[in-house]
Amino acid sequence: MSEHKNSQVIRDLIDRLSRLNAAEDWNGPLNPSQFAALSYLARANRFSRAPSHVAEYLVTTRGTASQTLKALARKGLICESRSETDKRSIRYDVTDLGKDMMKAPSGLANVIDDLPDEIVNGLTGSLKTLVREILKTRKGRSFGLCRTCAHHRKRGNEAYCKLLDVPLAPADANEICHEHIAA
Amino acid sequence: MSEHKNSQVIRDLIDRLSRLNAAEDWNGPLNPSQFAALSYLARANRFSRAPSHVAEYLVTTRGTASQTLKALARKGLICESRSETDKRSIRYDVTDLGKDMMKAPSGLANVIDDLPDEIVNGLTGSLKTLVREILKTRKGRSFGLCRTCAHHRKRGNEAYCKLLDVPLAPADANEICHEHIAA
DNA sequence: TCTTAATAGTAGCGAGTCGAAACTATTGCA
DNA sequence: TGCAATAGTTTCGACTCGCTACTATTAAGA
Repeated sequence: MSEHKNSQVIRDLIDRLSRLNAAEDWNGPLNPSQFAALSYLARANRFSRAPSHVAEYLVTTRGTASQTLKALARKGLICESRSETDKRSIRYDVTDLGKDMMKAPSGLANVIDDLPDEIVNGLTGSLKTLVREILKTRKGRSFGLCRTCAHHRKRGNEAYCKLLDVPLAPADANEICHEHIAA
Repeated sequence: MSEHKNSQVIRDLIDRLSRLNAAEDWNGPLNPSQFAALSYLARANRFSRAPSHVAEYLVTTRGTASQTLKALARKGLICESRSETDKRSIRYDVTDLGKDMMKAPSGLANVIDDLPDEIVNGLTGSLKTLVREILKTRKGRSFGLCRTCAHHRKRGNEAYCKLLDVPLAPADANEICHEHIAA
């Protein structure tokens, strides 16, 4: 019998796994936070690519996120585009160079790909549950895919968002939205 | 159907989970790395508490680990004790104050404790597999419990380590060892 | 034995993250 | 019109990070 609680073991495994994963990033041109921010921007729809959204997704402050995004822009991986309706807002778009950066191989991904589907599905489900429950206690946003959102509507062939009251391009619906509410 | 690979989803969930977990640490007197180092020292046996062991466990360099340990020592959470047989070596012991620090509640631990045993066991197994496989490709040490090691022997009531050729106290056997090899 | 290589730990560098607080510029509301 | 809320930035100090260079000690080989 182990004298350590299961929760302590799992907490430790997650930390160890993310450190092993992060150690790979350090070898490249991006540090782990920059990589995570770029990865988010590459998967977020046009309503969800502002510094404040990145900050909430990465569980950090707007100040820190701002610096990380400036660093990515300096490296030419993202470019800012200002809004016309709200002059305070900024939206960052991933450049072609930035998209290439996402194709880098990952040791963790390779290991996961070799796992049986059954294990992968179970793991995905468990991790999603953990994230969902923690977000619930923190009152954090879920950042799910647009098309799985309660505000997502079909109007004939066209999809639109009931919350923002705008038509959605097919690409939008398959991306992360900061306004996402589980259907 | 999702256009994102499972491996990408899991990688993202692990990163998000560790960020949510780390965000809690920042509110306390210790940052995530310091907490991780202290947690390791509190669970490692007397053969495994040197700076170089902490460095390998945390997947970082000796230089970085050295600084983190100095910070913990400055705060009175660990204290160094030099070896007599090898004057180069240092072993850090966790003080009572440091042990108290480990009792802090954790949001992630609370969520895990509420999960059904079945899910928890599956998750633990999957995460262990991922860590093991990644360590295999990196040729990293497993840092398992002493008593589950191939070098662990029973001699009557007494346990001893075949590799280091020393008798083991009951406490040693239930702690993490850097020399651990799966039995 | 003497020399050389390996090992253990540290110090300093530059880049960057981290939270926190102070700040500017807009926008929304009453 | 005024005032609060919002979006983003800047600066600060503490710290992590890889890296390189360094000291001290121990081990191995000629």
